[in-house]
Amino acid sequence: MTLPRGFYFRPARAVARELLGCILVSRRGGTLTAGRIVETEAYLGPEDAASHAAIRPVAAHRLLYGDGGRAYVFRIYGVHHCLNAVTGRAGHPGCVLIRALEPVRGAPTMARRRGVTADSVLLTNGPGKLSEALAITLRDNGADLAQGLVMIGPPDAPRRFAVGVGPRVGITRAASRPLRFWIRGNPYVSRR
DNA sequence: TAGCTGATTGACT
DNA sequence: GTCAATCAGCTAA
Repeated sequence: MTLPRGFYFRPARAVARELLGCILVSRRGGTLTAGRIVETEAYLGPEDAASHAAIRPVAAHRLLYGDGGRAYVFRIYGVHHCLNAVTGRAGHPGCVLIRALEPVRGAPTMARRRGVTADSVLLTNGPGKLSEALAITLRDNGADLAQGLVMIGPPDAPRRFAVGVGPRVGITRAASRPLRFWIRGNPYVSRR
């Protein structure tokens, strides 16, 4: 059970907000690991100076300018991976960065990969951390999020939470736009 | 070919 | 609070 591709065929801001509460599933590494999405950031097209559609045109074009519903994975600072969901129809670039998860399946496996205890928020409270916990790498770049080893499914419970909205974290351009969304009060949301 | 930058994290003062 | 690790992909030449 995964989200239909049509879910992603909308502006990044709307997808980012509705991705909260959805379940990210990975079967990389032979073990099922999954987490509830508790924090996202929207990145728009070339008019958004922080978007890779603007600052990494050649590398990101093919994915970001294509149809939504695929994974866009990149390496940052040479050490960590960041997982995005591409949004919008072909010709309408945008993506949503998955910034934090609350583990729901395979926490012991995540703990082994991360080197922390299974009940620690350090498991998945950041984009680089959740990628390591779910064994997501550049191999998953371009993967179809509706089928395959890395997928996103609908919420496993009604959305009964307050959504926080604020500026995006850790970027150097267009840093003040309120395009970051999170589940209020969830301990796995990354602070800063 | 060489040099630079970064949507992060963790260790340290 | 500061700072280094480490590399894909860009830019300049």
